[in-house]
Amino acid sequence: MLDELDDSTTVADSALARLTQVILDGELKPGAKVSEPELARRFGISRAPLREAIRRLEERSVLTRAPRLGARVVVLSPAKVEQIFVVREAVEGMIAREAAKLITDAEVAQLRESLARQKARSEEIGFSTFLTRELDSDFHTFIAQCSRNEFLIKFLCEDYATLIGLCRKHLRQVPERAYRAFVEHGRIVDALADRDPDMAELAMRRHIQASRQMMVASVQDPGSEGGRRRRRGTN
Amino acid sequence: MLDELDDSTTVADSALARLTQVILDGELKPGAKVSEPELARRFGISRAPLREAIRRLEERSVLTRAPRLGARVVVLSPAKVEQIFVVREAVEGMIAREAAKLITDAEVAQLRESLARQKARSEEIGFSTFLTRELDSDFHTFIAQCSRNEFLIKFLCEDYATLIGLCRKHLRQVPERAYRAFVEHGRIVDALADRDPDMAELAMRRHIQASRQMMVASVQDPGSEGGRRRRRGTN
DNA sequence: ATTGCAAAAAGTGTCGACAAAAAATCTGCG
DNA sequence: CGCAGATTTTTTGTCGACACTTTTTGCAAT
Repeated sequence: MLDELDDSTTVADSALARLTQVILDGELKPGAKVSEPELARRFGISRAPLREAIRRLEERSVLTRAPRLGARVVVLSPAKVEQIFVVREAVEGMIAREAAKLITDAEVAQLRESLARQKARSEEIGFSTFLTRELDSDFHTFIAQCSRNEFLIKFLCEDYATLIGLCRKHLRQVPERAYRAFVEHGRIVDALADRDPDMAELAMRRHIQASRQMMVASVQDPGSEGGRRRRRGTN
Repeated sequence: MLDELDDSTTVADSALARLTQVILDGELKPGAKVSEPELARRFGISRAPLREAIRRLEERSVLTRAPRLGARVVVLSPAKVEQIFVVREAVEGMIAREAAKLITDAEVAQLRESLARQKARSEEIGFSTFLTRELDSDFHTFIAQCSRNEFLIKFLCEDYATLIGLCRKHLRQVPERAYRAFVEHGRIVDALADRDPDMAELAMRRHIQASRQMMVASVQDPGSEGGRRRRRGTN
């Protein structure tokens, strides 16, 4: 659905989208070299627009580059994932605070409706980690929009979106966490409905802290996928 | 002094630095068109590395771009400046919190020493806005380093540094504010010395809130430079 | 004189090419 | 057989060129 050649969009812009997708899909794994000739051939474009896309992902901390050595996909050690969650806690906490000041009744209703749908669906088929994971991103994005702060929105939805997507791969969701996340989302919406900035920020921060702690636990107890079990991380 | 051809750095990297400086110096004013041919000629480089630098500043929200229309320096309306301060409050608050957990005795001593020097200097020549403005940036950067969080550091010292620099031009510093900022810095250092994360975050947030409110006031009461006096802000 | 349209100029987006550096390969020696 | 050095190959960084858009200029008609 994104394949159509839109004149209003540039090759460099679509290269950014495609490269982002390649990374999120795991085709380019963490630490892998981002070869300009190879990707240019693959995308059927020249290196100039590709390089612009690479520079942008570099600016987003998704790629790391050393002059003359090329770019590589960032390697998210457990320590780095924790640091990213700390940033999220700060920014999304403020997002919730600002949203509580400016959210409309209609938006509160939309959030409530979304939660209700999720609850109904979950009572049918159980709290699947897949469902929660999909909706979680929408939930956070929606609240960001409610903050009416273009810089907070840009940060969460553009700058950090890819990085957060990479972090999610480290999060081995367990069903219990899916249910807890649902409950926490409810608390956040309640605080927003009350137009209580302090409570909204606190609820959001606790929510993200809980995600982080779950992540830390899953790293220490590797199981299904992507478990690098070498080294325990001394720094 | 920056003209020497350093082999370890690329033309694109120095183009980023030079373009940043041009914008911060006000040679390219907010809203001004960023002409690729003109800047390329001025920097003595081709458009390719210049475009990479432009894309990076775009990613940092310093430039805004529309496809086929080119890039322009962001216009920081009072509303946008406030939004940026909100982001700063969130991120720097968390920086202070994390720094309080991890700061060393030596670093606390360095901060205290810096404040003492500033106090001594100010008792000689008074609290100049220039002195405070210069040291303020160092103060915040230093504490960011103490957070030991590379993403928080990168955010404040790279991503947002230029944008914050642009915001500073909107801040018409008054001597009273310079003194108050000094006092607030002292409170932050006290909290860091106590290893009190809650207090450190609170003190930092209050400090940035105070800066923001001073900015809002100076916008409503235009004096020397760049005073947009339309609208009082209804939200 | 002003408005509308057409032609020219300038600018952006993209490409291919080249030099220098880094990586890979091959070779010779211990 | 392994390792160090030299050579080839690949890749990065940069440049100039071209097509297509946008903008500006010029001209004519109402």
